[in-house]
Amino acid sequence: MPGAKLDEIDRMILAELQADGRMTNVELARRVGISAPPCLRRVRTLEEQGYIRGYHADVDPRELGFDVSVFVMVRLVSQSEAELSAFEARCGGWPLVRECHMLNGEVDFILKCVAPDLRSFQSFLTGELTSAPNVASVKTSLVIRNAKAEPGVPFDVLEERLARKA
Amino acid sequence: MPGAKLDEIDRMILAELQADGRMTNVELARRVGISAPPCLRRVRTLEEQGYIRGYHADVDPRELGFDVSVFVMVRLVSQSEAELSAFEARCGGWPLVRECHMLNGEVDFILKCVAPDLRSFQSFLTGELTSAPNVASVKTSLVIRNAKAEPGVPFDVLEERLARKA
DNA sequence: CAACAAACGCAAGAATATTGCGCACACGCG
DNA sequence: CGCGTGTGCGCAATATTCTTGCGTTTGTTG
Repeated sequence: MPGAKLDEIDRMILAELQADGRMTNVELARRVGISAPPCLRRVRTLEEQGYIRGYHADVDPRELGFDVSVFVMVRLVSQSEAELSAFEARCGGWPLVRECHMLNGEVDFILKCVAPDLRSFQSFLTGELTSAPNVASVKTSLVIRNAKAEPGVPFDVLEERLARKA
Repeated sequence: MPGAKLDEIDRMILAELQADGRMTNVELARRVGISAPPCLRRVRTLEEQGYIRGYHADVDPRELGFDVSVFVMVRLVSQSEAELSAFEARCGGWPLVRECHMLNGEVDFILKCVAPDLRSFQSFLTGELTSAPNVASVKTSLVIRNAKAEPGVPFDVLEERLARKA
């Protein structure tokens, strides 16, 4: 079902919308070199087929008083599927946990957390995370600053990738 | 300059646009309970004051053939500001590196990378990253799956935060 | 209590989104 | 070769939305 391939124009559309998700369809059509109606139809198709999962405003956490970002490495006692899912579900219920990735290797999960300040983060850490069932150990790293944050896909490398597949 | 405070409506606007960045201004106005023109004016103000940094389509990497996500922990030889900046700049030039965060603690940087497959990631790893100047050690962790990925701000905790501040 | 500033809603004009339709090109089969 | 057939484009028309100007309300300050 997601097997429909993308042509050059589709990839341009994705790149443009990834860069500016609120771009007008007229402007988008102009940039990719076709008229507005087929452009909009392509966008709708890309959405339906799952290439575009949604659109989001990029809200600055600092402006809202979330001055602290932390990466948290979590090890569990048991790695059974039931326990893994249980931990993921618990993460889903914690607002301060913004991302939860299951990893291979020594660490089972890495979490990306935000908090208004260190105090409230540590309160969350000791009161919720480390005291949760099945959590064996937790290691945290404060984010000092971030030099790059481009969610999404590096369209720069798509051509060579597609070429290699052919 | 970014000192203007937000009222209840502003926070609702941010929450709505964070959830759906392509929402119509008419629909947005309806949801927050005001008419369209002042709603649009508020959005513009939020954009100008930096609360909203931009809008982005959420493009699924897997659909485009980027099946591999990896977290990379990097230690440098020298942590002088010049060297830190140099490494950040280098990350900016690597398309496969999507995020680059400077951390405290043992590890200097954590990178979030994507790649079409393991082979091309390892080629990047050995050919670019570990062979870059000043890189002391690199530790990687494959992402098995991710249970949560909500970039942005947890509006759930904003009320208590603001209350505490008052 | 009057003057003022900030923010709202209404209304009108401009721009955009959305749908229907006809046409051109490419492909496959008789 | 010639003829369906499917895919995708552009044009045109309508619906919806965006955007601006303006009068009014509300809350504040002197």
